[in-house]
Amino acid sequence: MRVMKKKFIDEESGKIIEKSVMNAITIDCVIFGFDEGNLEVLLVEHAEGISKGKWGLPGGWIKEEESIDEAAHRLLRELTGIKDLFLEQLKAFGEPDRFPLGRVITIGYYALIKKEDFDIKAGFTASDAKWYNLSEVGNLIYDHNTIVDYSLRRLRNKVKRAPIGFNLLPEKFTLLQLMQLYEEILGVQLDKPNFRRKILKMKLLVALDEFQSNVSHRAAKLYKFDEERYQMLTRKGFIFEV
Amino acid sequence: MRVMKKKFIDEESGKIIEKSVMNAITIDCVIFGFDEGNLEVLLVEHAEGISKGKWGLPGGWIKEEESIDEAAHRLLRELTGIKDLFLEQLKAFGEPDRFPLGRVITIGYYALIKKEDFDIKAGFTASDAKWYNLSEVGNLIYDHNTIVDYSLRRLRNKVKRAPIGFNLLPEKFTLLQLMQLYEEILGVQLDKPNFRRKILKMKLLVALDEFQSNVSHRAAKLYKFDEERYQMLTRKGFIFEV
DNA sequence: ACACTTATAGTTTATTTGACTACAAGTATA
DNA sequence: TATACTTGTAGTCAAATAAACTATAAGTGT
Repeated sequence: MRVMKKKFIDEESGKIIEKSVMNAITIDCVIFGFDEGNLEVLLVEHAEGISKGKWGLPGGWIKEEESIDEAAHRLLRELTGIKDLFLEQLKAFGEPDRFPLGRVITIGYYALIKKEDFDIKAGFTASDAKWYNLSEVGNLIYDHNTIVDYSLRRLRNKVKRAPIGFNLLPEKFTLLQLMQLYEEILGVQLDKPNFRRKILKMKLLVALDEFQSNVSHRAAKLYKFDEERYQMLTRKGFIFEV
Repeated sequence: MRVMKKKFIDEESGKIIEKSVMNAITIDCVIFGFDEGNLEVLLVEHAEGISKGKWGLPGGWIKEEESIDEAAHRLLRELTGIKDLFLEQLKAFGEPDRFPLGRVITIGYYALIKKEDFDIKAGFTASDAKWYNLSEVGNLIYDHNTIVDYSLRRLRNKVKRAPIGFNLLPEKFTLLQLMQLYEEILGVQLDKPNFRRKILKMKLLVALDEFQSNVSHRAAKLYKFDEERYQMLTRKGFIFEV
């Protein structure tokens, strides 16, 4: 986290003072990935400053001329190289003592990415970045554990009512993969036949003429999500619900 | 909206300059009320500055030592005199041009109040404050229409999945009042017998031994919401849903 | 040929939802 | 006093949905 020095005129004494001033607003982002049935978050190790060596959420500053959403997109692009992903604001976090060196309010975001698209090396400056299984996230810097907890609650709510889970899966996926994604995120067990029927009835998936390969059992059919169809159905009043 | 003058040392030239500096973060709050079957918002008329005479959301600055939530509570207390109300953050709004005199990010909140508790005169400084029927909200200052729209979407979602509607009703209410509240917020028509059964089955309401008075028809039984019971049921896995 | 795993289809029952009917209990007024 | 009118409250019934379960198909590996 960068600290900026600025010169001020003290309003009481009229003297010139130099203060360590925070750029008072930052962005922090919870990036979710899904790998082999596990929900993961991408954390970065801070290279310098008071939080050196500790892990936390990737984040940064908002530039004068960009909107908050644009700033979040830019930060994610700088870190992951991905331009197009699911990204949504959580809310602002602003406990007065959340940041030890001054009053900084942070705006939390969460993103869902397909790990296949992801290349950590693209323009990344922190000393390290790693995927953590959600259950293995330890103590993070500042209030980042709070932000992760909040993002998980939001994800659980949202994934039931909007077809955003697909952002965590490869372009082509099996129905079992999709079901396991829901099981993992929601922390429940689902019934295969029932889940199939429910999802297919929505007509949001396109059945491809392709099948899994290199599996030691009957290969499952591959599907992909039809975004256009979802938009069309939504306009007609369809409401996604798992 | 207050603009603050501050003296700076220009980092390039070294000269003392005076700039109109925004406190870069504000709070704006959408206050919902419910009156005779109508959903309303409380708007204030700005008394001075560039937005003089125009209507907008009540808002203000965050103090150095308070959290964002505390600031929102304080602002609402200053305006309405109410200490205890439903208040929840929406999100941060930060388009670069949302505020004409500089870069200001605002954190939106929405509140639900019982109009019976409300006394507009308590410590209020703006030239005027008025309840507006939601359909009669005209062009507001800055991006306040965006914030109102967003708050309404949030309210509609939330009211279905959490028992927050009661915050808009008097302590004691009839089932029809409750139903009309849902009809108004969700913009749908509901069936009286079915709504009754659904709500009563949840066991969240306490039937009182009191009835409506001064009505020109059969007086309906009064009920009140049992917050404790809701907490208890929630711990046992109950999920509120209308 | 057989065991094993996962995919996929179908059945059955309980629960919920939505639409509707009926009647009760008050007030207003003819 | 009778009647109309309004709202409250109880109950019925068919359709839709959800949950639990059974059965079989289609592959791989031994």
